[in-house]
Amino acid sequence: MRLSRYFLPILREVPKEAEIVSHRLMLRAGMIRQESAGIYAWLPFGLRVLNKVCNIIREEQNRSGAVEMLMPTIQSADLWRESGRYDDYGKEMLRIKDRHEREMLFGPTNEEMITEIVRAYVKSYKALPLNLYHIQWKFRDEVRPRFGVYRSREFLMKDAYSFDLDAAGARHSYNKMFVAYLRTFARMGLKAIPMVADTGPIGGNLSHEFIILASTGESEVFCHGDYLEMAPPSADVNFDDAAGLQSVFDRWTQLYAATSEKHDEAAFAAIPEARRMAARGIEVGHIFYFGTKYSEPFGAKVQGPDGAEHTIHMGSYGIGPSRLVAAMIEASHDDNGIIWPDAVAPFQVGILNLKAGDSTTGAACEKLYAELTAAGYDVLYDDTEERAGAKFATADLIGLPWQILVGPKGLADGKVELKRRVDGSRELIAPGDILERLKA
RNA sequence: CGGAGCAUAGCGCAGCCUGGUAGCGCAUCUGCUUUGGGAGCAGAGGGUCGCAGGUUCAAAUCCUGCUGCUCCGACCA
Repeated sequence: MRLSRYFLPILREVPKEAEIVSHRLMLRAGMIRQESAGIYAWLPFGLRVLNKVCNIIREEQNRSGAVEMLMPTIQSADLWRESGRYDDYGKEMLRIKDRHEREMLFGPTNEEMITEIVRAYVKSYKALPLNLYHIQWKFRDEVRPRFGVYRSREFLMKDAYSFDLDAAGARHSYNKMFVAYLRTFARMGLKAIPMVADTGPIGGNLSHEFIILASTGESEVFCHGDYLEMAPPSADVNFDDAAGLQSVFDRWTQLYAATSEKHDEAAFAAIPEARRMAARGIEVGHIFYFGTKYSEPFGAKVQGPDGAEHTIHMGSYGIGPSRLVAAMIEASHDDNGIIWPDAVAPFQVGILNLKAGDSTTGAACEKLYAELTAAGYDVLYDDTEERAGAKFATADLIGLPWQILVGPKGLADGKVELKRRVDGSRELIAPGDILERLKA
């Protein structure tokens, strides 16, 4: 992409409403624009990140055996009356009426709908286990939306729903998601710690929140410091191995980790003092096992091998990709701007023409741009008329992981400069060697 | 839902108290000079002063109502 042809509305000054760094940087880097309180448009640059996040989530959901689908944003009130949550959910649910005065709602979550769908088609235990997920916009009419897309009213959510014949099967499904989540967050460069959590309005008796530590986090968390050194499960983990997954689960839950509402001061005090961590955290994922809470009222049953009807055991598993984007920035930035992990960087490489209008630097940039693009890289080529300083500032603000600085000084020696955003390191390199270097 | 604020150019703000031609910085456009860490000079464009009503010869400014937005707290993914 040529920057001159792109839509990247950079702000030099900080909008006054932005209080936390991720919100400030997302506005400054031209990623989002607020349209109403807690409702945001995702501009092209922000959408690129959001899509990369969604794709990682998708890959790991699929790897675990979950199957993607897509449910609508608008739901019928009748559906929610079946579970009894139409009245319970309160004012957080946006209720609307259609032209026929039918009561509808903008879905805050999809347990009811997915249960209705599975009930309609799944009649035999042989179709289980089943895990269906979708990535769809949700609306929760928060009392006080804040911090940009971190706590917005409209937000993107990956929600998965598992269906099993019995509690043991459901436990296996729960562990699959547990492992998938560990991998998902690790791939985004985040150290997410699973913590025992309240189940809230979703219900159930087994639940973990995945929390990343950040000073701007909304919840107070307590955990063992060893969590920060634990390596995530590898890509070849066998999701069909129930015992193997259980051991991963056990290993990741044996150390103390809890949010403030589940905090046990005595258990925390038992941790060696040097390893005791009391910090603030951002919830980026939440998983629940809630048994038959929805399948029972919906009459979602299958016939088991014994010929009898069994009420399906369910769990639900949520990740907020839009919040994750903010969380990643909270976790990875410096005074100059965002530092994207390579896996989610909206562009992997930036090419900066340091002397706009110079035919030599221009030609060198064009050549590099063509080569890298042909090699499959997402490249942002700053071909604008800005001066070098402004281009450096922009590239750092928007966090391009690799920046190729092409200027007359280097080209005189047949070299360009390759800069790494994360540590500012730079090396002189011949343009022809760039591709090899990036692969390394 | 309690408390506190804000609303004037794309962004950040001044002007309001004490009513009388709508201003500054950045951004944008044009030209020239510049060109390796957010350049300089000169010129230009851009405004229903959130909305409605009231007071007044005259309202961004005073009064009333409304709307939108932000922050703190409680709540919540």
